[in-house]
Amino acid sequence: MNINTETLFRMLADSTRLRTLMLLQAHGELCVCELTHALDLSQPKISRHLAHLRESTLLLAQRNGQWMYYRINPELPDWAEAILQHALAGSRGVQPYQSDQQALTAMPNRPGTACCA
Amino acid sequence: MNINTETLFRMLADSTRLRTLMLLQAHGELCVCELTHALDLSQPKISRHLAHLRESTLLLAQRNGQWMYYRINPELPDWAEAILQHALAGSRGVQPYQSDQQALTAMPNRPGTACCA
DNA sequence: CACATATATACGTATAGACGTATATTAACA
DNA sequence: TGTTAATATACGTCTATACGTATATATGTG
Repeated sequence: MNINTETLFRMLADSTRLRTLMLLQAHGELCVCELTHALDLSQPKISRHLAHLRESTLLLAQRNGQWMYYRINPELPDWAEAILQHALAGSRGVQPYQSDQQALTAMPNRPGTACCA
Repeated sequence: MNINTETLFRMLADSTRLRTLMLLQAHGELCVCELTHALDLSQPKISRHLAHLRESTLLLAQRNGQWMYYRINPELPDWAEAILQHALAGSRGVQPYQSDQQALTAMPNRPGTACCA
């Protein structure tokens, strides 16, 4: 992976993308509907930002049935991974990042969650 | 200091500001004319970006005679300092950051440099 | 004081990019 | 095959912000 600093920071400069990345950093892998619910934003808006993040190589996408799962590219250079982790540290306990996490875990009928025993 | 992640990343998202910060990170303290020379950009452009960086609390300014010296705010939160350091790591050996450093050290008549023995 | 140098700001313009809305695509399933 | 759910994209618009150019401010020096 050869993302550069300028591209990384342009991606992180938008609040929708930053919130998305913080959720993915904390939860590993999420589908579009989970992000839409947690961030309480329109689906096209989320999808467009996810497309940008994919094109910048920050995110990887994988289809699973009807859902598209996104995750942070595990092959980012060390300095980029470190920046994402420190960003998570800087947003811990801060709004709206904190309530985003809560909204995600409070989401009913999350796909991938076993719905029946 | 209570800069937030969104402000930090908006500041880092512009290439002039990022190049400026990388030079300051490597050299500690520089005046406007040194930055103008190293980055080879117009003086008003540099000054405007320095004003933004000052207003975001990322930089501190100090007048010394006819020169204004800028430096990275030493009271930034740990996560923000860490992000700046990893950004420097990510730009090491990469253009234009590498040649910026060379242009700075090659600058003749840098103020503060002893001109006479 | 006059003048030069260093730096900051003001102002109008141009543009990247975010947005809402509509629609296309893809998969699951009856 | 028709229908629904999940996701992606297209298109026109709007806004934040970067820019060039001109000018203001501050400092040093003769």
